[in-house]
Amino acid sequence: MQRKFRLTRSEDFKRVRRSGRSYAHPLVVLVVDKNPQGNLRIGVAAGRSAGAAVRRNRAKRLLREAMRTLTPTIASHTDLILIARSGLASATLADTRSALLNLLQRAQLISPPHES
RNA sequence: CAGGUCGGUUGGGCGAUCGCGGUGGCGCGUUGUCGCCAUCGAGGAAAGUCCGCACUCCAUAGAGCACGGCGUCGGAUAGUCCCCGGGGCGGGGAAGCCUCCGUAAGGAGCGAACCUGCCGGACAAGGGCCACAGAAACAAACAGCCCCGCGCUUGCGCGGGGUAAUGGUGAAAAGGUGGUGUAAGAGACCACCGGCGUUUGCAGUAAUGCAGAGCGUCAGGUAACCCCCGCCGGGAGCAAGGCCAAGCAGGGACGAAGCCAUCUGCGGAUGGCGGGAGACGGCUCGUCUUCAUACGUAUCCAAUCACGCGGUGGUUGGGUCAGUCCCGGGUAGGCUGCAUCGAGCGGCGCGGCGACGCGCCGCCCAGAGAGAUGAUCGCACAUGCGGGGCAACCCGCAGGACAGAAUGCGGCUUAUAGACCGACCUGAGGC
RNA sequence: UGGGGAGUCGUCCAACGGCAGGACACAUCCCUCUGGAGGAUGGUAUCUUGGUUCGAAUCCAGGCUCCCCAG
Repeated sequence: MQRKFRLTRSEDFKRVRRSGRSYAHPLVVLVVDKNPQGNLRIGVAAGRSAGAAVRRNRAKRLLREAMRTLTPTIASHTDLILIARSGLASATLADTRSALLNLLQRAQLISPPHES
C-alpha cells in the first residue's frame, strides 16, 4: 500500500476517530468516515495493548497485506482506520482477511461476494 | 573415556513472483504524493536505560556551606563505581581420590578447575540501636569458689570482702590449650597456637605475602544507621539546537464619495460608472487583485463640572472602526540536525597474561515520522515424532529461539531454539 | 528522552530491623423445616534473585510486572 493512499496526519486520525462509525471484531476494529478529498485512504494502528514492538509491527503488516488484495473492491470517498487488537499478532493472514471482509460488509463498503 | 567448569564464533541457506521504504540516474504535450532502470534496506542483544562520552543549548567573579556519588592495589581507555590483571576477607563447588567413624549400607571432613559477594574509618572524635532470654549487652556478679567476722544446731545462717576459672542464657559475655601460681582465682607468669595503629629482612611497581623480633594480648557488633576522613560533581537533553513560516493577535504607513440602472417580500440583492490600497508593465497611463458605504447617545483616552464620590452622569477636545501593504517575535506545519568519514567496519601482522594498543591493506554499509523487511511457492539443511530397514539410509507429518533501528558511540544488565570451535580441572585405563 | 510511585492471604488495606494483623470472601460445625442473617472454629500470603545483619516484609544491589507525570 503506497503512502499516498495512507492516512498519515494526526488530525486526520483524530477526525476519523471522533466523527466516524466503528465496527468491532475480536481481531480488529474498523472506523469509517467520509473523505473530504474524495478518495480512499487507510490508516493502520496498533496500541500498547496489542503487545510489544514485534507484535505491533506484525499486526500492522498483516493488516496492510490483507488490505492490499481487498482495496480495489472497496467503495471510494472514505477514510478507514484499522486498529489491531491483542490477538492479531498470532493470527494468520487468512484469518485477518476474513475478519476484514466481515467488517467491510457490515460497514456496507463492499458488496457481499455471493460468487465466492 | 567419564564427569565438572569456562571462553569464543554463529544466530537458517539458495532461488522465483507480487508488495514496501531510502538513494542515484534518466524520461516528460501531463514537473508529479509521476513513470522507468539501477542499487541498498534491522540486532547480538536493535531491548532495559544502569553508567560513561561525543554533540547542542542555557548558566557561570571567587570562596564556603548544603546535597549527591565514590572509596583495596596496579593497568587499560575519549571516558566510566561497573572493563582487564592482581590482593585480602567470606560463600558455593560433582564423581572420584585421601582422612576419620561404621561389620556393611552409609555418614562426616578435606576438596581442583571454576563461579560468586564485599573492600576508608568502630583505636582520630561523637551520637543512636542491639528484641527475647539472661545476674549482666559494654558494664556487671545470679548460682558457684575462697577468705574474714559473728551466731549456733559443725555445716548451715547473717554481715563484710576477694574472684571471674566453672554453670546456665544468648548471635555475641574482656582469645584458646596445657602448665606455674594462689586462700580461691585471674596473661599475674611460662610454652605453643591465634591476634596486633609496633618493627626488621626478603619478594613485589603496589595492595600484600613469607620469615624473624616485639607487644601479654589491649573494653564487643553495627557506618548497605547517623556520622567522620579523603576524592569527585553546574543544569538540561536531538521533543537538544538551527532555519523558513500559514492562521490569529500586536506595531507602523496609507486610508474613501457617492451616483445611476434592474429586481424586490421594501430588510435588501445584482450590475455599471466613479473612489481607496497594493502589485506588475512599455509608469501623465494601462492591466490585475481586493475593499467599502460602516457613524452609532458605539468605544477608548485626557481635561473639567455635578452628585448619593474606588462609582455614575453631563460638557469639551482628541483617537479607533473597511481594506491593502510593510515590520518584528513566533503557533500549526515544513526543512535541517540525520544517515557512516567516524573513539567506523573487515582482513593480516606485531606487542601485551589480559582489557587494549600500534602498523599495513581493503571498504563506504539502513535511515523512517501513524513510523519501511511482508505474502506465496520451490529446492536443499539442522531438529522432533511415526513407519520401514541389520545398517548406511528411505517415506510421511511437524517445524527453525529471543526479538524490530529512530542522534551516534563504548561498557553493563536482561531475554535467547540450536549449531560449531577451543581451553582448563579431577578421576580411570593404555603407551 | 527524563522523572516519580507501587508490588503483603482470593480481594481491599495494616505492620520501629525482633511471633506478619484486620475487614470482606472461602471451608466445616451450631442455629433453622430450608435458605439468609447470627455464632464458633479453621486454612491461606510478604513479586523474584543475591547481599548487609545475630535476625530482613522493612536496609542495599540486580531483575520482573504494573501505574502515573513532563516535553
